[in-house]
Amino acid sequence: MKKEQIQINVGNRIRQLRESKGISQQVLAAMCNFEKGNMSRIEAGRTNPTIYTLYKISQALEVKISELIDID
Amino acid sequence: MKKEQIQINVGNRIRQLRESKGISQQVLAAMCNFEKGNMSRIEAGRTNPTIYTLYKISQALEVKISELIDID
DNA sequence: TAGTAGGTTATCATATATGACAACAATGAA
DNA sequence: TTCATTGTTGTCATATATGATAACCTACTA
Repeated sequence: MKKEQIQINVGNRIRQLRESKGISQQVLAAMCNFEKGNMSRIEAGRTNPTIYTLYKISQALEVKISELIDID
Repeated sequence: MKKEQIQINVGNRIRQLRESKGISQQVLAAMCNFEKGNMSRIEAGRTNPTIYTLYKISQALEVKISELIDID
């Protein structure tokens, strides 16, 4: 799978989980200590996040990191 | 959990899976298209890998990405 | 001994993730 | 309309991941 596809899959999964919790990018980003613009980029799959960034997001969403990346 | 601890956990998990397959860092790195020194850094937890780097390693190890990061 | 394999570590250049900021668009409410 | 909210996008500086190279160490083997 291409790098871009990985990023898009992860971004979509984060968006799905965020929306299921009914919170905005703004709020989720703040919980992770960064700005909404950066969260938008991650959800759009326009960046290749590090494991620690995904960890922070998973903590904010109250899920395991592995739930953000259920891809083969 | 601190960033460093995440990195160490992931590194340990990669090492465990690599050794269970009986291959060297050299070989695993080559399968991922990079050098053994870089794999050593990752296994030692001295870097904060991106999701795509973990994806390449997971493919080489024939496991899902989520198996590399079974941490809360 | 010398040579090989496996692993570690330092260093370098380059690419890019991170984080902040601002401008913008779309939506909905007052 | 005006205003606030939400999300997108571009840009910037800084930090750091990536990938390559080389030196080094240990253990093993010829």
